[in-house]
Amino acid sequence: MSAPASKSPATLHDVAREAGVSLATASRSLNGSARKVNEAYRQRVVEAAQRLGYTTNLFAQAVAKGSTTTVALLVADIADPYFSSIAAGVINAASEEGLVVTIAVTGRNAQRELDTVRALRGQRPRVMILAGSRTTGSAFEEQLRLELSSFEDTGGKVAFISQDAAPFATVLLDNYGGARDLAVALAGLGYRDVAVIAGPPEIRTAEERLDGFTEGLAEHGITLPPERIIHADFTRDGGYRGTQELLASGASVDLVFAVNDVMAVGVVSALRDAGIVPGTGIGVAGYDDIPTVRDITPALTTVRIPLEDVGRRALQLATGTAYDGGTAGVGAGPEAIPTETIIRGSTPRR
Amino acid sequence: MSAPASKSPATLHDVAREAGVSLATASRSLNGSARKVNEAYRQRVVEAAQRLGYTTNLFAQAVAKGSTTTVALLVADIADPYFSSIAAGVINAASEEGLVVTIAVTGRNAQRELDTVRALRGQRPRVMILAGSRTTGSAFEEQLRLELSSFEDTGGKVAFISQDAAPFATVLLDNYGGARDLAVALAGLGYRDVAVIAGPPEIRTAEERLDGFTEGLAEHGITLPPERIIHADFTRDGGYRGTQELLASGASVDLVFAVNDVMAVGVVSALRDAGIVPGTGIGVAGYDDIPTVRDITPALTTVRIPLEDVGRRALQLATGTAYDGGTAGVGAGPEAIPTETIIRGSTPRR
DNA sequence: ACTAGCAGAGAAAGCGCTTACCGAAGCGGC
DNA sequence: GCCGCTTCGGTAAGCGCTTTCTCTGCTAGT
Repeated sequence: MSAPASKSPATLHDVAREAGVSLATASRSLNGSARKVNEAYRQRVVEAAQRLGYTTNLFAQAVAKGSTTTVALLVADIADPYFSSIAAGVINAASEEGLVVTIAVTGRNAQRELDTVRALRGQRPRVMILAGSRTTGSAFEEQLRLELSSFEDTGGKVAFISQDAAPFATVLLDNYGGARDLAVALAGLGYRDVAVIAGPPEIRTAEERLDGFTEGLAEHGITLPPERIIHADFTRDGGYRGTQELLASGASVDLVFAVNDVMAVGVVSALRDAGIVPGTGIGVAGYDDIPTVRDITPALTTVRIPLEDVGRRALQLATGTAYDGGTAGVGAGPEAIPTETIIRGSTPRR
Repeated sequence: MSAPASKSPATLHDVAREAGVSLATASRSLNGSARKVNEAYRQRVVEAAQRLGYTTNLFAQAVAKGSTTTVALLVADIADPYFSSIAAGVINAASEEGLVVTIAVTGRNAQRELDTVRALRGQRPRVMILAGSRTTGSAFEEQLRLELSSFEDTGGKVAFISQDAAPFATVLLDNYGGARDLAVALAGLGYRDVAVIAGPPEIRTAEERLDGFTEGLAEHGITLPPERIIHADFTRDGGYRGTQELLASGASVDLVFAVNDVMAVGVVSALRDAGIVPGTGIGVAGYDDIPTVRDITPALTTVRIPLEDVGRRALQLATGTAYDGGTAGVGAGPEAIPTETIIRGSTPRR
């Protein structure tokens, strides 16, 4: 029943004693300090550290140095492939730079998002990356901006993913353009009677896609009547229910565009459950190109985003390691990530 | 071009001054210290903190207290739905306890796993959770165990997910039993000529599933000849290629079991590309019940694991907050998470 | 009225690390 | 052969916080 008698981890002090050198020398030997250390000493310190199983206490190091090696990543839902792909990119890029990633989940709840940002500040992360933020129109928008500005004022960097959130750095996903291109391509395939399963109106990413799609249709003289726009939850079930609603309305459509793939999967499922074979009577398209959509039947037409790159890019933007040299000044950033329309079986030529 | 003159974040010192109290009082006012503080003072401190936008520096707190609020989670691949679901569970459970989660990705690389564990120790996490560890048979196994034991000796807790890794705490997934039950169910449906797309032999989870499945078949008098066991990568493409290999061998099978769903999706795809309609000529089954498999055609027969619960459970096991009261002693743990066989369209009765 | 006792604020000693700063050697130049 | 310079260990002062301990100022008991 007694707690296991646990010695505490070795400290730098222990290492110094073991190696028979001073604290300072030990410290200098272990982190590539600017000052040189006699190689023989260094060797001894390194060996002593090894023998003792010593690892630098990052916290202590952080307080001494006044700066950390932490990156904070906020996502709406880590189990959603959109976000987990982004996370993968961030984590990989971070580990290349010796940074450690802390992930928090906001569940698309603005209050929780704000709370989380506040809590995360306690970690004094170097960088804070927000994906799937609900900044728009929320009552919390202003507070969030203030919080983030204050974070930047105290030396942090913030990067947003997807939505332009000036004055903060942004990896801009061209949701508008991607959706417009998709609409143009689909119109080119002969689709005319279109419905959209849109996301919640306060998610900007969703709205941008809707707007872009509308614009693309308009270029082909197709109008999207308001009653053909159904707002639903940004989930598979949201797509499913939105589709049921659409079908119940009796509208006759030849194409359903869901503003993300997760919803589109729900659309396909709902159509099928209603006895409609997607891709024959009604075309279906999504957005994101998550892995699943290649594997469902019919494979889904969608817009590809290089999600992992996006995550990686966000980190680099914030740490100033952006790859394409050039104009990485303060206001760098909102240079959009290219997007690609992918036509698959779910939208055959009509 | 000049760096933005950034003031550093407010410190407790600033707050104390602003509130006109001592450092000690400020500290006590802000964290529910054991000692009481005059309510009027406390109020003043809290307000001052608010005014200054102060958040406790967790690092400094950690070094002063000698303990952190960090949980380290190692997964093989965060973009894999299996792991991202587990991660979601861990993160949610952690945030309920005020803990912060750091995620690292090992890419199923034993060397990298070891390095990562070492690096993560620098954070002095309270808990380290390993999912998809490649402990088995790897040359690094012993080193990893040593590293983890030493971590526990210095006050940390480690929890493994899935594979029993005594002496460490484990959320045991009954891979063996789940696969056996599945085999029994499938045999009951009339399948006889079975092939298995197995995982890499050094991943224990994969082997357990293979063994359990074999056992289940044996109970029905079905033997699984070695040449019907194809080892492949634990990915969709692994499943795809494994299936190609199987088909090329000319074996006549009526069922393919892939030891996880991600691979099973590849199996379905490969069969289809070979002109075989999965579920008619050949049945397909997977394991995990990731969301995707409900949505492909035919929907996949699989074994469900409550992945989010598993993650949550792992954290609770390690922090000692396990829910089912009872025997949460030191050696608690390897009480398996229940598993459920789910028969879907991919394995109709023959 | 006087002392015992306690509540609670503040001073100060760390926590494990980094990094000026100091001072002892070792070196070459004249 | 002496002096100034460089090189490089060590000493000690923090970093921002917690917590023990001291000490003041009450309340209360007789």
